[in-house]
Amino acid sequence: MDKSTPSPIETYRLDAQIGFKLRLANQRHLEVFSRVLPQTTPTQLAVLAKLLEVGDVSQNHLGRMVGMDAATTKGVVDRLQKKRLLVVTPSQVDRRRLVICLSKQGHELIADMIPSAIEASRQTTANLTNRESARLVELLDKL
Amino acid sequence: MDKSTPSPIETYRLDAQIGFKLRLANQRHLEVFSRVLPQTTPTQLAVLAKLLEVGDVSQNHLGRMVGMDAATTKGVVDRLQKKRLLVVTPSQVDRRRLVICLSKQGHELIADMIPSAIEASRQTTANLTNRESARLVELLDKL
DNA sequence: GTATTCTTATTGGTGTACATATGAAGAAAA
DNA sequence: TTTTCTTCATATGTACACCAATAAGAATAC
Repeated sequence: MDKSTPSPIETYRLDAQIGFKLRLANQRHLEVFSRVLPQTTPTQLAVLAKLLEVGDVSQNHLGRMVGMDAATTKGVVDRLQKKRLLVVTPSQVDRRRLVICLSKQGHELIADMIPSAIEASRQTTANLTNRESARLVELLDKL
Repeated sequence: MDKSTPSPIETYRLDAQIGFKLRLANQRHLEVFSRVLPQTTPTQLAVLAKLLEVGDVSQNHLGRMVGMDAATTKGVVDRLQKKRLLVVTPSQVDRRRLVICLSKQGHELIADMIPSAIEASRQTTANLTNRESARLVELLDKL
Protein backbone atom coordinates (compact mmCIF):
# COMPACT_ATOMS: atom_id res chain seq x y z
CA MET A 1 0.00 0.00 0.00
CA ASP A 2 1.09 3.50 -0.86
CA LYS A 3 3.74 2.15 -3.15
CA SER A 4 2.94 4.86 -5.66
CA THR A 5 3.51 7.94 -3.46
CA PRO A 6 6.38 7.61 -1.00
CA SER A 7 6.42 10.50 1.45
CA PRO A 8 8.86 13.28 0.55
CA ILE A 9 9.98 13.22 4.18
CA GLU A 10 11.58 9.84 3.67
CA THR A 11 12.72 10.51 0.13
CA TYR A 12 14.39 13.87 0.61
CA ARG A 13 18.15 13.64 0.29
CA LEU A 14 20.02 16.76 1.25
CA ASP A 15 23.06 15.68 -0.76
CA ALA A 16 21.03 15.67 -3.96
CA GLN A 17 19.72 19.23 -3.68
CA ILE A 18 21.01 21.84 -6.08
CA GLY A 19 21.48 24.40 -3.30
CA PHE A 20 23.62 22.03 -1.29
CA LYS A 21 25.75 21.19 -4.28
CA LEU A 22 26.19 24.83 -5.16
CA ARG A 23 27.41 25.50 -1.65
CA LEU A 24 29.93 22.67 -1.85
CA ALA A 25 31.10 23.76 -5.30
CA ASN A 26 31.62 27.26 -4.01
CA GLN A 27 33.51 25.87 -1.09
CA ARG A 28 35.79 23.95 -3.36
CA HIS A 29 36.49 27.02 -5.42
CA LEU A 30 37.29 29.00 -2.29
CA GLU A 31 39.74 26.35 -1.24
CA VAL A 32 41.54 26.43 -4.57
CA PHE A 33 41.51 30.20 -4.60
CA SER A 34 43.02 30.59 -1.15
CA ARG A 35 45.77 28.17 -2.09
CA VAL A 36 46.62 29.96 -5.35
CA LEU A 37 46.05 33.51 -4.05
CA PRO A 38 46.48 33.47 -0.27
CA GLN A 39 46.98 37.26 -0.16
CA THR A 40 43.41 38.06 -1.04
CA THR A 41 39.81 36.85 -1.31
CA PRO A 42 37.66 36.20 -4.38
CA THR A 43 35.48 39.14 -3.42
CA GLN A 44 38.36 41.58 -3.12
CA LEU A 45 39.86 40.35 -6.34
CA ALA A 46 36.48 40.79 -8.02
CA VAL A 47 36.39 44.44 -6.98
CA LEU A 48 39.94 45.11 -8.13
CA ALA A 49 39.45 43.27 -11.42
CA LYS A 50 36.22 45.11 -12.14
CA LEU A 51 37.88 48.44 -11.48
CA LEU A 52 40.68 47.51 -13.85
CA GLU A 53 38.07 46.59 -16.41
CA VAL A 54 35.83 49.65 -16.24
CA GLY A 55 37.87 52.36 -14.56
CA ASP A 56 36.63 54.69 -11.83
CA VAL A 57 33.06 54.28 -10.65
CA SER A 58 30.89 55.09 -7.67
CA GLN A 59 30.81 52.69 -4.77
CA ASN A 60 27.22 51.61 -5.30
CA HIS A 61 27.69 51.15 -9.02
CA LEU A 62 30.79 49.08 -8.37
CA GLY A 63 28.88 46.93 -5.96
CA ARG A 64 26.15 46.32 -8.48
CA MET A 65 28.68 45.29 -11.10
CA VAL A 66 30.20 42.64 -8.86
CA GLY A 67 26.89 41.50 -7.42
CA MET A 68 27.10 42.74 -3.85
CA ASP A 69 24.73 44.89 -1.89
CA ALA A 70 25.75 48.31 -0.60
CA ALA A 71 26.63 47.17 2.89
CA THR A 72 28.92 44.39 1.68
CA THR A 73 30.54 46.69 -0.85
CA LYS A 74 31.38 49.22 1.81
CA GLY A 75 33.13 46.58 3.89
CA VAL A 76 35.19 45.32 0.97
CA VAL A 77 36.10 48.82 -0.19
CA ASP A 78 37.10 49.78 3.35
CA ARG A 79 39.42 46.82 3.64
CA LEU A 80 40.99 47.45 0.24
CA GLN A 81 41.41 51.11 1.09
CA LYS A 82 43.13 50.19 4.33
CA LYS A 83 45.56 48.14 2.25
CA ARG A 84 46.11 51.23 0.08
CA LEU A 85 44.90 49.48 -3.06
CA LEU A 86 42.04 51.91 -3.64
CA VAL A 87 41.60 55.65 -3.54
CA VAL A 88 38.21 56.90 -2.46
CA THR A 89 37.18 60.48 -3.23
CA PRO A 90 33.86 62.28 -2.93
CA SER A 91 32.37 63.00 -6.31
CA GLN A 92 32.37 66.57 -7.57
CA VAL A 93 29.34 65.93 -9.72
CA ASP A 94 27.09 64.28 -7.17
CA ARG A 95 27.85 64.96 -3.53
CA ARG A 96 26.23 61.71 -2.38
CA ARG A 97 28.67 59.60 -4.32
CA LEU A 98 32.09 58.21 -3.57
CA VAL A 99 34.33 57.64 -6.55
CA ILE A 100 36.47 54.53 -6.24
CA CYS A 101 39.78 54.34 -8.12
CA LEU A 102 42.61 51.86 -8.18
CA SER A 103 45.72 53.25 -6.55
CA LYS A 104 49.05 52.76 -8.30
CA GLN A 105 49.76 49.78 -6.05
CA GLY A 106 46.26 48.47 -6.57
CA HIS A 107 46.71 48.62 -10.31
CA GLU A 108 50.04 46.83 -10.14
CA LEU A 109 48.74 44.21 -7.75
CA ILE A 110 45.66 43.27 -9.74
CA ALA A 111 47.74 43.09 -12.93
CA ASP A 112 50.11 40.74 -11.11
CA MET A 113 47.30 38.62 -9.72
CA ILE A 114 45.33 38.05 -12.90
CA PRO A 115 47.47 35.14 -14.12
CA SER A 116 46.97 33.44 -10.76
CA ALA A 117 43.25 34.16 -10.89
CA ILE A 118 43.12 32.44 -14.26
CA GLU A 119 45.05 29.56 -12.79
CA ALA A 120 42.55 29.36 -9.92
CA SER A 121 39.69 29.11 -12.39
CA ARG A 122 41.57 26.42 -14.25
CA GLN A 123 42.26 24.38 -11.13
CA THR A 124 38.67 24.67 -9.98
CA THR A 125 37.54 22.89 -13.13
CA ALA A 126 40.52 20.55 -13.27
CA ASN A 127 38.27 17.49 -13.07
CA LEU A 128 36.25 18.62 -16.08
CA THR A 129 37.08 18.55 -19.74
CA ASN A 130 37.02 21.85 -21.61
CA ARG A 131 33.67 20.96 -23.10
CA GLU A 132 32.26 20.10 -19.70
CA SER A 133 33.44 23.25 -18.01
CA ALA A 134 32.06 25.33 -20.87
CA ARG A 135 28.74 23.54 -20.44
CA LEU A 136 28.82 24.13 -16.69
CA VAL A 137 29.36 27.84 -17.17
CA GLU A 138 26.53 27.87 -19.69
CA LEU A 139 24.13 26.16 -17.30
CA LEU A 140 25.10 28.37 -14.38
CA ASP A 141 24.37 31.36 -16.59
CA LYS A 142 20.99 30.02 -17.47
CA LEU A 143 20.02 29.75 -13.82
CA MET B 1 52.36 43.25 -33.64
CA ASP B 2 51.65 40.91 -30.79
CA LYS B 3 48.40 39.89 -32.39
CA SER B 4 49.01 36.31 -31.32
CA THR B 5 49.33 36.81 -27.54
CA PRO B 6 47.05 39.46 -26.09
CA SER B 7 47.92 40.19 -22.48
CA PRO B 8 45.73 38.41 -19.93
CA ILE B 9 45.42 41.74 -18.12
CA GLU B 10 43.35 43.12 -20.95
CA THR B 11 41.56 39.86 -21.69
CA TYR B 12 40.48 38.87 -18.20
CA ARG B 13 36.75 39.18 -17.71
CA LEU B 14 35.53 38.75 -14.19
CA ASP B 15 32.03 37.90 -15.37
CA ALA B 16 33.31 34.87 -17.25
CA GLN B 17 35.10 33.25 -14.31
CA ILE B 18 33.69 30.08 -12.85
CA GLY B 19 34.15 31.31 -9.29
CA PHE B 20 32.20 34.46 -9.98
CA LYS B 21 29.41 32.53 -11.62
CA LEU B 22 29.24 30.07 -8.76
CA ARG B 23 28.88 32.97 -6.35
CA LEU B 24 26.04 34.46 -8.36
CA ALA B 25 24.32 31.09 -8.72
CA ASN B 26 24.53 30.61 -4.98
CA GLN B 27 23.15 34.07 -4.49
CA ARG B 28 20.21 33.30 -6.70
CA HIS B 29 19.48 30.12 -4.79
CA LEU B 30 19.65 31.99 -1.51
CA GLU B 31 17.17 34.51 -2.80
CA VAL B 32 14.72 31.80 -3.86
CA PHE B 33 15.21 29.96 -0.60
CA SER B 34 14.55 32.97 1.59
CA ARG B 35 11.37 33.68 -0.35
CA VAL B 36 10.07 30.11 -0.06
CA LEU B 37 11.33 29.46 3.47
CA PRO B 38 11.72 32.82 5.22
CA GLN B 39 11.74 31.19 8.67
CA THR B 40 15.13 29.57 8.21
CA THR B 41 18.39 29.43 6.26
CA PRO B 42 19.73 26.79 3.87
CA THR B 43 22.43 25.95 6.38
CA GLN B 44 20.04 25.43 9.25
CA LEU B 45 17.71 23.40 7.06
CA ALA B 46 20.68 21.28 5.98
CA VAL B 47 21.45 20.44 9.59
CA LEU B 48 17.84 19.57 10.42
CA ALA B 49 17.39 17.53 7.24
CA LYS B 50 20.59 15.60 7.83
CA LEU B 51 19.54 14.81 11.38
CA LEU B 52 16.20 13.56 10.11
CA GLU B 53 18.05 11.43 7.61
CA VAL B 54 20.64 9.83 9.87
CA GLY B 55 19.38 10.27 13.43
CA ASP B 56 21.47 11.37 16.39
CA VAL B 57 25.13 12.13 15.79
CA SER B 58 27.97 14.04 17.38
CA GLN B 59 28.35 17.71 16.57
CA ASN B 60 31.58 17.27 14.63
CA HIS B 61 30.27 14.33 12.66
CA LEU B 62 27.15 16.28 11.82
CA GLY B 63 29.25 19.15 10.61
CA ARG B 64 31.27 16.89 8.37
CA MET B 65 28.13 15.43 6.85
CA VAL B 66 26.81 18.84 5.87
CA GLY B 67 30.18 20.23 4.82
CA MET B 68 30.90 22.75 7.56
CA ASP B 69 33.89 23.12 9.81
CA ALA B 70 33.61 22.75 13.56
CA ALA B 71 33.35 26.44 14.31
CA THR B 72 30.55 27.01 11.83
CA THR B 73 28.72 23.93 13.02
CA LYS B 74 28.77 25.14 16.58
CA GLY B 75 27.23 28.45 15.58
CA VAL B 76 24.44 26.78 13.64
CA VAL B 77 23.75 24.22 16.37
CA ASP B 78 23.67 26.97 18.98
CA ARG B 79 21.10 28.95 17.04
CA LEU B 80 18.94 25.88 16.41
CA GLN B 81 19.18 24.94 20.06
CA LYS B 82 18.11 28.42 21.06
CA LYS B 83 15.04 27.91 18.87
CA ARG B 84 14.43 24.62 20.72
CA LEU B 85 14.70 22.57 17.54
CA LEU B 86 17.64 20.52 18.79
CA VAL B 87 18.56 18.78 21.98
CA VAL B 88 22.24 18.66 22.83
CA THR B 89 23.52 16.15 25.37
CA PRO B 90 27.03 15.12 26.38
CA SER B 91 27.85 11.63 25.14
CA GLN B 92 28.02 8.82 27.67
CA VAL B 93 30.43 6.87 25.51
CA ASP B 94 32.95 9.58 24.74
CA ARG B 95 33.06 12.51 27.12
CA ARG B 96 34.48 14.83 24.47
CA ARG B 97 31.42 14.52 22.30
CA LEU B 98 28.10 16.27 22.17
CA VAL B 99 25.21 14.25 20.82
CA ILE B 100 22.81 16.27 18.71
CA CYS B 101 19.18 15.15 18.41
CA LEU B 102 16.11 16.66 16.82
CA SER B 103 13.61 17.82 19.43
CA LYS B 104 9.97 16.98 18.94
CA GLN B 105 9.37 20.44 17.50
CA GLY B 106 12.48 20.16 15.39
CA HIS B 107 11.26 16.90 13.94
CA GLU B 108 7.86 18.33 13.16
CA LEU B 109 9.31 21.50 11.67
CA ILE B 110 11.74 19.81 9.32
CA ALA B 111 9.02 17.39 8.18
CA ASP B 112 6.81 20.39 7.46
CA MET B 113 9.57 22.25 5.63
CA ILE B 114 10.72 19.52 3.29
CA PRO B 115 8.02 20.12 0.68
CA SER B 116 9.02 23.79 0.60
CA ALA B 117 12.68 22.84 0.38
CA ILE B 118 11.88 20.73 -2.65
CA GLU B 119 9.96 23.64 -4.08
CA ALA B 120 12.97 25.92 -3.50
CA SER B 121 15.18 23.50 -5.42
CA ARG B 122 12.63 23.43 -8.19
CA GLN B 123 12.37 27.20 -8.42
CA THR B 124 16.14 27.58 -8.41
CA THR B 125 16.33 25.55 -11.60
CA ALA B 126 13.12 26.94 -13.06
CA ASN B 127 14.96 28.26 -16.13
CA LEU B 128 16.40 24.85 -16.90
CA THR B 129 14.82 21.79 -18.43
CA ASN B 130 14.90 18.59 -16.40
CA ARG B 131 17.72 17.30 -18.54
CA GLU B 132 19.69 20.48 -18.07
CA SER B 133 19.31 20.59 -14.33
CA ALA B 134 20.30 16.94 -14.09
CA ARG B 135 23.37 17.74 -16.16
CA LEU B 136 24.18 20.73 -13.96
CA VAL B 137 24.02 18.60 -10.84
CA GLU B 138 26.23 16.04 -12.53
CA LEU B 139 28.85 18.62 -13.47
CA LEU B 140 28.81 20.23 -10.02
CA ASP B 141 29.43 16.78 -8.57
CA LYS B 142 32.36 16.22 -10.85
CA LEU B 143 34.03 19.40 -9.65
C1' DG C 1 9.80 76.31 -6.54
C1' DT C 2 8.45 73.41 -3.03
C1' DA C 3 6.86 68.53 -2.11
C1' DT C 4 7.53 63.85 -3.23
C1' DT C 5 10.27 60.27 -4.68
C1' DC C 6 14.58 57.99 -5.78
C1' DT C 7 19.42 57.21 -5.10
C1' DT C 8 23.62 56.96 -2.41
C1' DA C 9 26.14 55.88 1.43
C1' DT C 10 26.26 54.46 6.22
C1' DT C 11 25.05 51.88 10.47
C1' DG C 12 23.57 48.00 13.26
C1' DG C 13 22.18 43.43 13.55
C1' DT C 14 22.13 38.45 12.20
C1' DG C 15 24.09 34.50 10.00
C1' DT C 16 27.41 31.89 7.57
C1' DA C 17 32.37 30.38 6.91
C1' DC C 18 37.10 29.65 7.87
C1' DA C 19 41.78 29.92 10.37
C1' DT C 20 44.03 29.48 14.47
C1' DA C 21 44.70 28.52 19.28
C1' DT C 22 43.38 26.09 23.50
C1' DG C 23 41.98 22.50 26.62
C1' DA C 24 40.07 18.16 27.55
C1' DA C 25 39.68 13.44 26.58
C1' DG C 26 40.35 9.21 24.02
C1' DA C 27 43.63 6.15 21.22
C1' DA C 28 48.12 4.57 19.79
C1' DA C 29 52.83 3.98 20.39
C1' DA C 30 56.94 3.93 23.18
C1' DT D 1 52.33 2.93 32.03
C1' DT D 2 53.92 7.28 30.25
C1' DT D 3 54.43 9.74 26.13
C1' DT D 4 52.59 11.01 21.86
C1' DC D 5 49.03 11.63 18.58
C1' DT D 6 44.56 12.51 17.37
C1' DT D 7 39.92 14.02 17.97
C1' DC D 8 36.26 16.95 19.90
C1' DA D 9 34.46 21.08 21.38
C1' DT D 10 35.24 25.87 22.17
C1' DA D 11 36.88 30.77 21.67
C1' DT D 12 38.58 34.56 19.03
C1' DG D 13 39.21 37.15 14.96
C1' DT D 14 38.46 38.21 10.07
C1' DA D 15 35.64 38.39 6.03
C1' DC D 16 31.66 38.04 3.43
C1' DA D 17 26.49 38.78 2.73
C1' DC D 18 22.05 40.36 3.53
C1' DC D 19 18.18 43.20 5.79
C1' DA D 20 16.29 47.24 7.75
C1' DA D 21 16.66 51.89 9.05
C1' DT D 22 18.60 56.44 8.48
C1' DA D 23 20.27 60.77 6.43
C1' DA D 24 21.48 63.63 2.79
C1' DG D 25 21.58 64.84 -1.91
C1' DA D 26 19.47 64.62 -6.61
C1' DA D 27 15.64 64.12 -9.73
C1' DT D 28 10.87 64.55 -10.68
C1' DA D 29 6.34 65.95 -10.23
C1' DC D 30 3.12 69.26 -9.41
